Amino acid sequence: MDLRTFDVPRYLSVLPLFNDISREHLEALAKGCTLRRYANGEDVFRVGDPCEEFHVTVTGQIKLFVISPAGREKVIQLVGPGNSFAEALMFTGRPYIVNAQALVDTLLLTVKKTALVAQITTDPKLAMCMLAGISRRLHGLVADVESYALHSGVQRVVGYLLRDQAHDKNDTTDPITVSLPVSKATIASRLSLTPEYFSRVLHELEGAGLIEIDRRDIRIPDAPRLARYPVNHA
Amino acid sequence: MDLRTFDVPRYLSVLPLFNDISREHLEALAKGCTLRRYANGEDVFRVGDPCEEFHVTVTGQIKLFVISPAGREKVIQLVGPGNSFAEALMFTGRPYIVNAQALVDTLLLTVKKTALVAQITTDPKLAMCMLAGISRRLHGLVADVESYALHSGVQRVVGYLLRDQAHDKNDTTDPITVSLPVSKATIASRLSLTPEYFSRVLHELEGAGLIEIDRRDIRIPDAPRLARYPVNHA
DNA sequence: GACCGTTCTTGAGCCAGATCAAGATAGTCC
DNA sequence: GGACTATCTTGATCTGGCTCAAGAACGGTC
Repeated sequence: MDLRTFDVPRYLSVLPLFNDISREHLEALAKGCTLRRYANGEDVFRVGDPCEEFHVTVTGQIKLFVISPAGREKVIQLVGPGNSFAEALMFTGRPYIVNAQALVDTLLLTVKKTALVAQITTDPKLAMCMLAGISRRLHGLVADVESYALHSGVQRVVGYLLRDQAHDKNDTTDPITVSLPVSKATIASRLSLTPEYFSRVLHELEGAGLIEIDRRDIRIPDAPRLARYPVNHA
Repeated sequence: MDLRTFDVPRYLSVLPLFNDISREHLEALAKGCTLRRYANGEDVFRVGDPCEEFHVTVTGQIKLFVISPAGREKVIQLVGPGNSFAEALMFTGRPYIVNAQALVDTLLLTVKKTALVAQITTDPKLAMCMLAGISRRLHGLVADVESYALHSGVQRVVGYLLRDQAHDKNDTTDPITVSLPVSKATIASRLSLTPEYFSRVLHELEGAGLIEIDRRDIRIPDAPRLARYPVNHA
């Protein structure tokens, strides 16, 4: 991807966050954006850094995480292509409260706070978009809290594997394949499990004939049956 | 409190959420507000109800919680006087994803979505206030996730008891008293502990001379020492 | 004061999931 | 191919916090 010819306004327009914003406003917003490549393992920001912008993952994967005093790491969120992060924190006016690191070579679009605020004051629709976007994020965190508190490890793993599947009752039973975007240890941390236990759970599911594991590809022959499994074992 | 003479715009103006909004806008907003008393135990809303407003606890206590398929309850948040809830959910345009219930006799100020959206479109400052408010909420949830994942039960209890204390190093060692706003079982759920274990932790802290328990009043003779305790036992 | 429902405490046992410690597997680089 | 490193798996053991079950300490209410 050539950073010089990248059409920022067009890219912004396809983001869920900005899907109802006029080309005109997006072009103004694009003037406050920068595009930058981060190498595998490179930090985007650390806890305590001042927060004057938010970010969109264009390609690659970003890991948001915290470190306990004891040095243990907890992954709060994994941010893949087309998703943004740190919008909420930007609006609090405080320094970053999580760390962000590229897990692979990653292209980030960074939007300056000043540019965004300027546009918000001239376009109420943009304000509504940002409110909706941050609210969706908050919704996701509530779901996480609920999941940690009320679901077992097995249930959280199954939930993760099926997170993109619409759970209609008339769901097709066509086999699907989920590709883990990052290492199993990272996903385990995202789910608040140890890597060892995550591995055990996956192999327990494989033993029950519910999934087939091939490196980072998980084949799910019958998603509804997998979804039912933890219920029978609650 | 007389519901007829309650000065809604004045009340709104002292909320953190609206502290920078002109009297004029608040008076317009107040037209979309209703004030209502909820009896102890009464539901404000349930999961799945359509969400067309958000709420401010004027007096009393509101419990936000979810119920697992197995019937177990998890308290997501306790909302006391001067704090709002469900703003974020309102902006997603989806039905409620948590339940809200009054834990004591409670007075709620309810703000209609249509009224708020109308004001946001005429006052960008209000949009910024709402963004900041929701972002603070999200910040709190991130702290919760961090806490559940990285802190032990004892650490979460200590953190709860000291949550209002500024943790300066030159903190006074004056004794402070924390009054639990609701039953111990409810607070235990908020901290993702069982009531039994929460009780044990409190009495362990008492045994160590760090707190004194008198019904729902917890006396803390030396807050910094209490804050240090879990570290020595990590 | 005696009764009763609620909240809280205490005891004993148990288990999901963590920890510690080896191995196994698979890239990758020479 | 062989050596290295990172990732993943597997086994054995341990424990923080949960469960189940029983009391104790409140308020209320009559």
